[in-house]
Formats: sequence, C-alpha cells, structure tokens
Amino acid sequence: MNTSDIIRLASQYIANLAGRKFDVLYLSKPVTVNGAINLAKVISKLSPFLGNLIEFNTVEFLNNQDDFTEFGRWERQDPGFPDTIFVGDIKPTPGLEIKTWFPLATEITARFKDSQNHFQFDQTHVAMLAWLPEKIIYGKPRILDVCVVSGLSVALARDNHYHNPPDYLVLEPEDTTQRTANLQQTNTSGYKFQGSIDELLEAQEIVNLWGAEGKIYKPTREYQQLLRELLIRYKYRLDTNFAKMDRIAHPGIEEFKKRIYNAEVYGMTVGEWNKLLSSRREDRIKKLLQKHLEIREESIDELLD
DNA sequence: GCACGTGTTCAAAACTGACG
DNA sequence: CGTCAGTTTTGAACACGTGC
Repeated sequence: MNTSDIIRLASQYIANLAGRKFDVLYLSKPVTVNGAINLAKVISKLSPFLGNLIEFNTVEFLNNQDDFTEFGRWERQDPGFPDTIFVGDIKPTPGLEIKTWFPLATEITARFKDSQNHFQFDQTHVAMLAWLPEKIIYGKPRILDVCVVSGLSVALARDNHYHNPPDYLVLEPEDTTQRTANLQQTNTSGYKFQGSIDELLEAQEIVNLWGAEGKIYKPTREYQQLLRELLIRYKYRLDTNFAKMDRIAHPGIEEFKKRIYNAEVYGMTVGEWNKLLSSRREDRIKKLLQKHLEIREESIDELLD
C-alpha cells in the first residue's frame, strides 16, 4: 500500500456513498403548500451545517472499512488543509478535501484556493458530495452522487482558467514561513485589472516582454515577482468569487455538474427542481409540489384561523 | 490568567450591468 | 426578459498577541 493506493481505495468507498441516507437529521414534512414554499426558500441555509455533518460521517464511514485499519486511520483536521488526512506510516500523507454541494442553491459555493505548490506528490484529492433531502425539501439528507478528482488537477485547471495577464492575475500566497501557525497563508488569490484602456495597453506591452510563455501561469518565485510588479504599478481589485468550484472549468467537475443536474428525483431532474424552486412563480411551485410531493393545499388548522 | 483586538480564511447572498 | 459574470455586503470561526 502506498499513497496512491490509499487514495484510490478511499475514492472507491466514497463513490459507494451515492444514494446513501445520513441518519443525522430529519426535516419534517411541511403540512401546507405555503409552508412548503417557505421551506423551499430557506432550505439552503442547512447547507453549511449538513456539510459538516456529512464530512464527519464520511470519515467515520471510511474508518469502518477494514482495508484501512492495518495501515492507519482517517482523521479530521478542521481547520486545516486538507480537512481529512490518513494518519499512519504511509508517506506522503494521503489527504482528502471534502466539499459538499447542495444542488438547489444558485451555484456551487465551495471554493478551492490552495496553491499548486502543495500538491507536488499529488497526495491530496478533492471529494465532492452532492446531497439533497430525500424528498427534495424534507426528509433525511441523502447523498445524490459523488465525484473525486485530484487536488493538483483542480489547482491547475483553476490557474489556467483564470490567469490572463495583465487583465487577470493569479497570485501565490506571500512567504509566511517565519510566522506563527495562525498567520500562515496558503491560498492563492485572483486580481482583476481596474485601470483605463490606455493603461491596459501599456501593461500588455510589459507582459509581451516576458517572452512567448509569459502568459502561462507559474507558481515560481521569479514569475510571481513579475506579477507583483504589475499589481503595484496598476490598479487591481481582489476577486472574491475567485476559485469557486462552479467557475473553475475543471472537466471532471463540469461533468459531475451535468450528471447531477440531469439526475431524476421525484418526477423531475435536479436542474428542473432548481429552476422551479428559485423562480418567483409561486403558483407553479404550488402545483408541482402538490403533484410530485403530495403536499396539501391547506391544512385544517389554517381553515380554522 | 483572561478579555479583547487583529489577521486570515471561509461562505452566502443581494445587487448591477451586459448580452442575446 | 432571463441568464450570467462581476461586484459588494454581510456574517462568522479561529489562533495569536497584548494589556489589564
């Protein structure tokens, strides 16, 4: 067993979580259609909470598989990156960064900002778990499907997708090795050009001087120095949506998105549920909730009011 | 020894403007 | 008019250092 064997095995087990319900919470069935509409509007607030529960449960699930026990065990390290590591004799330490996705939200909110420099041995993978309540807006949380991709591949896709000097700069974290643990920086960030057209043309001339490969992203000290000079000379803004999993254009993640949105749950695809529940046409929402989830128009309580 | 401020990171969502 | 990318605002956890 080496690092990649452990990762591969864990990926297989995680893939088997698809379809599994987590018995950590039950959301009661709304009694009326209006109740259901209100619930539909706020159900995404559960996402961060459920995300954490799912992360705990995934680790527990992995440790229940006998294949791992003789080599070590999976442990959470949150905060910290990655959030799950395999503690044992196998080096480099295999790691999993678990991200959860609630596909009725407007987009995948999880971001992935860690520097390419942290994945030199490709020892860390990213597991994305898409979940929904079993009855869309109520019931137990259920894992719809799962996607595991290498952390390095995500970091590379991100940097190649965003980096486009001088218009958009991806920057490595500062050298913070001298600082205490809580002040360490590990994240890349994205900056968007804010100067005038003339300034942009001028900046382009500078980039041209960097040579044929000057626009290709490199996390090296020398290249980062060039980027920092641009950042000092011209106006840039921090892009806070930088590195959202939804926007990275990673082939594996894009395929996963397609798969989830096309998955059928209670008579409609997840994509259709998403669109419906985020629309403002409450009459349509009511109709479909009644049709697919058998929620009544009015409760007796309401009639008595 | 503890309360509190600071730096860093993470995430959700409202809003804006362009584009077809 | 709806969609999408970009922008801004809001809220929070956590560890360290400082000052009382």
